Amino acid sequence: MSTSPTPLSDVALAQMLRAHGLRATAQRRAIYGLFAGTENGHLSAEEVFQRARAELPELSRATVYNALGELAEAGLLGVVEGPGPRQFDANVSPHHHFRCRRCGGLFDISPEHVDMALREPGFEVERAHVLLEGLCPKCAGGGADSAPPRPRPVAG
Amino acid sequence: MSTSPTPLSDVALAQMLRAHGLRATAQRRAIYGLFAGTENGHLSAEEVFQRARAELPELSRATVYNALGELAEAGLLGVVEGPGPRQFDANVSPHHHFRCRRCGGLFDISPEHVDMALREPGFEVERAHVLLEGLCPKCAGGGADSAPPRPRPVAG
DNA sequence: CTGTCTGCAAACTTTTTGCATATAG
DNA sequence: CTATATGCAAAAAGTTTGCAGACAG
Repeated sequence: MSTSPTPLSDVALAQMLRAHGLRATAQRRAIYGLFAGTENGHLSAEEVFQRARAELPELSRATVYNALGELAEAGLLGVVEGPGPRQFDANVSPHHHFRCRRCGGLFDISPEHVDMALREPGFEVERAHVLLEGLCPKCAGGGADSAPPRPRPVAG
Repeated sequence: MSTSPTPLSDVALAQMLRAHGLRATAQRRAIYGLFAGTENGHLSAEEVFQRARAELPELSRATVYNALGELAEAGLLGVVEGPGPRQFDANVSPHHHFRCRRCGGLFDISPEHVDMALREPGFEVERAHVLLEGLCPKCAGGGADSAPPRPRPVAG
């Protein structure tokens, strides 16, 4: 539950990376290692940069952004979008988040506990943002989008 | 893209604004009028700026950002956070969104249709992001006084 | 009148990009 | 050895801020 330092060896990290089609560079190992050590933790790019630089003083922000983007694309990290900087999440399993508007804290909410969070006196849920991502009927390829719910396209 | 399918009179706009504690300036009327004209539409600050400037060439971005923030805070506009620029939404009633990763389109999904969107062959939902906002147990201040505003990365 | 709002421009934060060099495989 | 990744620095996006003057109420 809490931050259980999951010591993942450099070799193991390298294997993870390669298994997902990424070269196992020192930078990527260090960056991904940060998340392996905070299994439920959320880190912004800047936080990753600061922490990883302790190990790799040469590390640049560009590399951090590149690496995080690649790790996310490879499915090794999740991304939490919202107000403020993007947060990267070691927890890749499907789950939700609760952000406290007062302290700014970001909490993991397991799907089974969403209802609980919505009811539990401890958490005062004021708003719920649900964003689905995928392909719309037009882009999904077919033209066979018989009766889409009632969505209205906007961007281009 | 049509102009203003649902033209709301300047007077009506002014009333809306004042009813929500905002001064009815020409800028705010123009900005909010854009949304009244695209009832289900989503506009970014930049889009608002571009369109509103057609009416008010003097309009500045700062004013647009200020006005949008105030309108959102007043409950006249919703905010959709996600990848890319913040989107403002004239639809204030509780609903969800679907973003197409290919065309970038943002679709409204009414709560009753979420399940449908998740199943409908037209929409290929790949990921669902749920972000709850409110007060965490510590900040909800059940008993002891508030903790200092200290960002808490994680909790479970 | 008075306090709020606006415009301007600059600062700020977060993220991306171009290119020469370094390094994994 | 070759394609990919890195570092650097600068730029691009997106948003916020300070202040003098304008305007709503």
